[in-house]
Amino acid sequence: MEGKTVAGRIHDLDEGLTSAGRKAARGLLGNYPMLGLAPVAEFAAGAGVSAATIVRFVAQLGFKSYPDFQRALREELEQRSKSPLQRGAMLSTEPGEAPFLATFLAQSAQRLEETVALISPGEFETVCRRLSETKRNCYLAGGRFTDFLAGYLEAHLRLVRPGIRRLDGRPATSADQLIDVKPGDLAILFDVRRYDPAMLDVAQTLSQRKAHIVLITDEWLSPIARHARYCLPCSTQTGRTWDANAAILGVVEAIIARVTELSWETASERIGALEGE
Amino acid sequence: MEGKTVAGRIHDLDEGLTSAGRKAARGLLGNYPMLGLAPVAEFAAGAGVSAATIVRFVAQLGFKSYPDFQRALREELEQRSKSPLQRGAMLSTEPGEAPFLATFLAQSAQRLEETVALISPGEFETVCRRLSETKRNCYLAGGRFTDFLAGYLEAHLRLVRPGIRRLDGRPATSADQLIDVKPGDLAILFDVRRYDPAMLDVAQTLSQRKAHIVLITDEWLSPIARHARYCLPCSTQTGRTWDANAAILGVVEAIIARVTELSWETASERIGALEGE
DNA sequence: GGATTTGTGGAATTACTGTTACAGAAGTTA
DNA sequence: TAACTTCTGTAACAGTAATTCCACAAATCC
Repeated sequence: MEGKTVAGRIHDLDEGLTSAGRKAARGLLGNYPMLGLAPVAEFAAGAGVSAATIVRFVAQLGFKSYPDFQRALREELEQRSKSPLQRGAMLSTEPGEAPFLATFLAQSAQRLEETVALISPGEFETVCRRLSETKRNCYLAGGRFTDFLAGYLEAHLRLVRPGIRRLDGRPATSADQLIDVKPGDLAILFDVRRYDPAMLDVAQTLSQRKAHIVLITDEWLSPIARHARYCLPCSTQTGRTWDANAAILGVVEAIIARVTELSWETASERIGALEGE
Repeated sequence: MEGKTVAGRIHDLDEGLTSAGRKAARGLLGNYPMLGLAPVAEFAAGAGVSAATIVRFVAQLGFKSYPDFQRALREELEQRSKSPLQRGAMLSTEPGEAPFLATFLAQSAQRLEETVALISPGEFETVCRRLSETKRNCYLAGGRFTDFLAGYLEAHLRLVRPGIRRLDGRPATSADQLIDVKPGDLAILFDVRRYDPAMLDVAQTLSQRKAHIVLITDEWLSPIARHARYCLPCSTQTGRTWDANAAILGVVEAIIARVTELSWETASERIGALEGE
């Protein structure tokens, strides 16, 4: 009873908590453990519940009073300051069972790390540099489940630079969207397993028009790879019904971050102007 | 005056302190900042002086009351706990040829792992169970940068179960989309920082209609949390221009995977039928 | 060495915080 | 839908902590 951290106790209760109790728990875990060191009223306000609920919450945690609970937090903090453990260490769950979410997210994290090995740093950097040159237009397209990624990337790139075009919808084959493509233009295509034939058509057309294709795909590589100048493969395999695209989003966000950095001069103005609205 | 840390202020005073004042200072710096978070009496005992001296000491430091002093300590602590991420973000930008992608993806992976601590396993399971009950309708909506997450979730849930409705676009306030909402219906809302006022309106309307709101948000919790029955906070902070949503997608994919599992009986048929086409 | 100023701790006071009781709302079950 | 149970917030209450006051001690200055 005494050896457990407060965060550990919260995880133990888990289902035993009521709706408002969870809000309290979330608030505390959200900025741990500072909120718990504040007076009850402040804790309550920060968690969006009443003071009474906070008191009941700490009682459920097994403390006989709120000051008692705070003492535990302080001692815990003292403990930690002696060894350079991080915030995460205090919050980590016990290895007792294998909760679905924890397992799944751990696998997601692993895929992220595998992806590091799959992508050449130089190639990534080159793609980002190309993206921050605003002379050329840049076209984006995705397939059935990856179209959202194209949309996400588009939304951000639009804020950073001009000349972004999105190829929309199913009849992507329709060549009228590609009619303005000039040699040397950039095209970012997303294609993952159950590779989309329509996407391959688009790639072929782009290739004919001498566009430079950036392919973002899974570890088995879409057939588009043959036409791609740059290729960024991501780890997606899950062994379940659906493959997972979180690692791809990670790479997309890395691209956004890097391109924003590289073209900060112009980007900062655009962002200011567009966000201000 | 406001920007300085408490430790810094002590150092500034230094000579100006009286004999007993020094004891207080030494005590506090001895196990900083925990002793300052304790009640005055405890601080006094720990430093070997009287309570009155402690009060005078914090007054000399420039605080107008002891609680005020404690607030400063808490904020300082909060500041410090957030800095490692930001420091990491800053470091990676410095050396020209540093492995930007590797650093960024490692941070993404870390956010994924932090998210595990933020979400209660029981709550996650409950949400998934509710989603696999097909009696109720389920509504989805997202804000500016999170709408694509709603779309991604929608696309998969549609394959798994009927009764999925997406609230689209900007004028989401338009109540006609919500007119059919019945008490007990489920609504999954995405809202991250730069919280969307329109989304809050939607949440309020849904709340009035007794819908059960599942909120997927960042670690600072959208104001919608007040109306939400279930809340799944994700780690998104990057210290850069844009926050990162890969962890949110990770959670979304976990939901998809779990719901698919739970309702495999009916889901497998639907997937077969719809995918075959 | 006595008078004066300054620092300190103990006790009274005050303000505020944590606690509890109660009433209303929400959820659950028949 | 209605009765019952559980939960939650409001508000009054009680307890404790912070603050102030005062007497005493220490150091400093005539």
